[in-house]
Amino acid sequence: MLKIYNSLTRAKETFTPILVGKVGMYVCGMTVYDYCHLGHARVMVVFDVVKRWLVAGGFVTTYVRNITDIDDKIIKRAADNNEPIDKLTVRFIEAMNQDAAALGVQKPDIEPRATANVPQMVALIAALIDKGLAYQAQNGDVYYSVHGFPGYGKLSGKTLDELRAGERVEVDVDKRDPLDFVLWKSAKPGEPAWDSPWGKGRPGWHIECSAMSERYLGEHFDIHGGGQDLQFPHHENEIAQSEGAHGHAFVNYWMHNGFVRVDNEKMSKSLGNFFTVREILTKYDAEVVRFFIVRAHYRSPLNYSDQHLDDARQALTRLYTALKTLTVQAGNVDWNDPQAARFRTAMNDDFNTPEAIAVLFDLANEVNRTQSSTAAALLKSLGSVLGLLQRNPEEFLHGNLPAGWTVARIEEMIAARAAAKKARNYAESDRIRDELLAAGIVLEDGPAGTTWRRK
RNA sequence: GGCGGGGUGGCAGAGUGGUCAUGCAGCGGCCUGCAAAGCCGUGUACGCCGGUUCGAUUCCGACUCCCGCCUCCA
Repeated sequence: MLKIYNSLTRAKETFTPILVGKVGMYVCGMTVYDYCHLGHARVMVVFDVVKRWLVAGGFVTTYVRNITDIDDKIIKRAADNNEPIDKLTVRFIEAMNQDAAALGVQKPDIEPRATANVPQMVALIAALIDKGLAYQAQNGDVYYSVHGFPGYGKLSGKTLDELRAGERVEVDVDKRDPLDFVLWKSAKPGEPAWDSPWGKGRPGWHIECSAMSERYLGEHFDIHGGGQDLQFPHHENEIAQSEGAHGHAFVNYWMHNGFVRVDNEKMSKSLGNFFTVREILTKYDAEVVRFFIVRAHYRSPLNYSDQHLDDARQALTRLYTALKTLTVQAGNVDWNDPQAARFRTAMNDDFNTPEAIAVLFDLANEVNRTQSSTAAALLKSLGSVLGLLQRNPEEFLHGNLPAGWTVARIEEMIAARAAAKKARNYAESDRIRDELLAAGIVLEDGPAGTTWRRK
């Protein structure tokens, strides 16, 4: 039985979908004005694992992850680059798709773009105005009126008074309440604009997700995810919009993943301490990065450093090494197997991937001890649930060769070393091994001869 | 200031009221020409102070430190 920690109630709850056997899941995706950094990668990987586990559990899951392709930052970046907005967004959507694919992230079922859903947003705003929950201000912008929604603050655990007491709430003369947030921004010269009953303009950020989730999953759906930083105000505002407009529950389970940190500080664009995915992938195998993310629980902070990535690479190497000598395929899992059952229990406990990975290591140990192909197949099958271990072990272990090295050259040297060994010229055989080691290539002598791997 | 989440062995990172997390690194052994890999073994870990309990890292309270949100951010 799957339990999910629900940010709304701050408790683990037994997961019960609205419709038997079917799950709707919406995750806030990227604003596409720059490359993905590791924080974005974490969201994608975390909810990729959630989706995989729901599917493994027999749920027919519709996973929607949106793309915000109209926004202040996009407009500004396009202007700075002197680049058309749609060219900029297409460029970064492609980059995001490449990064996601490298990390083994499966495509969401639906990836709606904000600019393709503006009529839905306009309709939702109109409904809010009808209900007296939104108003057009002097400056032409349409705002949501937070005091009209009694549940405001229930997700973030804040009250309107507490929020107003916060020192950093900006005073804006056009708003009736400083906490009111914009639903529709009236057009400024040179900016993209859509027609609406309130004049030409463009949607605010929060309304996008309310409109797109409704279009693809309905007014009431099961799981809504995103980074912890979106809990307030973004998700709070989504609740206010959707529940305000429809008068009933919006989302049953709110899931928020923890931050990626650098030097114990949140990795973010505003702090400028971020590492892009593509930057990291020049130094580390993408599966190592995925393993690094999955090895921590999704709600915990994740500290990024080269040392931790090195550690992750060593650990993943151990798993692939266990699979090296046996050729097995991932297949259906026999959940009655004790290790599989342990894995399932861990995953059902709010997606406890660190515990699930511990099972993988225990299986690797069993494979190393017994050469059991059953254990190896289970290792590979359970790995696939986490999006790991699906490559040919040799491909992973050989990795990218250092500059100037080829497989042929390495094999030549191994042959030369074997000849030296046969002649009991150990000085020479050790010299060859050291030369390879210096290049980052490790030799391992086994019963079936010498194999090699990247250090 | 308000609200929320944390402090676990050298590092990373789960978890539990009373035998094991797991991985990396270390140490000893087996194996090996020597290594590597693998296997076996190994380390007075649970921020501080009280309380509850036969027994607390795990429950309760105080303290302290860290992080996040309250403004765009995954």
